[in-house]
Amino acid sequence: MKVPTIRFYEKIGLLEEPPRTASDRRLYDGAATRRLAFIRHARQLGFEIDDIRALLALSDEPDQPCTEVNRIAERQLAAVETRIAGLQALHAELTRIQAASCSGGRISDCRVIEALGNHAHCDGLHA
Amino acid sequence: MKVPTIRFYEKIGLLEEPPRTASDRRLYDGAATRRLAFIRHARQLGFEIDDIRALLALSDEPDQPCTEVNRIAERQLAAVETRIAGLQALHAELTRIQAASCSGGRISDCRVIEALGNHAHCDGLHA
DNA sequence: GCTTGATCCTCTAGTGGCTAGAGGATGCAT
DNA sequence: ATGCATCCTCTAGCCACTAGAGGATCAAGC
Repeated sequence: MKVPTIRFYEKIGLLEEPPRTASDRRLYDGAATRRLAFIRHARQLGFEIDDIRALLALSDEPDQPCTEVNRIAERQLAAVETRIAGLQALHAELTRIQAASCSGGRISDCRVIEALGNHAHCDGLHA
Repeated sequence: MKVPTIRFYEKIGLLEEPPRTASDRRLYDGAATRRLAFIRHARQLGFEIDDIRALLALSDEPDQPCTEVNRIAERQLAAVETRIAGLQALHAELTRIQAASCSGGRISDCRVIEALGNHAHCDGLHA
């Protein structure tokens, strides 16, 4: 995780401003480090900043039920599934286009260019 | 495809400025419309603007061989495959986290929050 | 002819999540 | 004492749009 990213999180209020040394350098204690690890992990899992903000706020209230936490995680799982499905449809069409590959031919006969221009072959992919 | 998007393509030089009516409205002929359809389709397939720019330039030179076209399409296919693989790893981990769902429990015992904070369980996913 | 509502026109600014770079100060090892 | 990595602040840039202001024009219905 790069330094400017941490600055960025601080700026948008995801991370508290840490105390400083005499020469103005930031000092992160164990809690701050854990919070940062939490954020990094959640980002790697594709959670949006706003979701992470909510999750952090929730994790600061240990006595609340974790209904909302589960809701956010479920939503994220569904979003990932949607994205995978979309990409797989994309993959299918790109493969179809590539299958008609015309290596060595001229562009005027190129099936790839033709397929990109002619939407008719895509059965409902982007309907 | 929204109007501002077309303006945007015009601004970045992906689309030529079309002729106008007396009252300054843009007039798109068949060729412009086909070009726009090409761009839209390529975007839906995830091609980046720069790739589309290259593809359009290539399609304007019908006598060139289509080696480069195939190269761009292959690169795009590989990129999609990489993204799918990444998302599937994500999906696996989110599912794992969700499996330990704790609906009704308190946040202090929440496995989701715990899993997000504790990276140790992820076997090499974000290594 | 007149109103109404949709569409178009130009323009600026904002989105998300960083990343890059300038220009300088500090810390740490040799 | 010197070199070099790292930190500091700040602005601006990335991608591919999207939103909205403030106005002009058009086509349809009455």
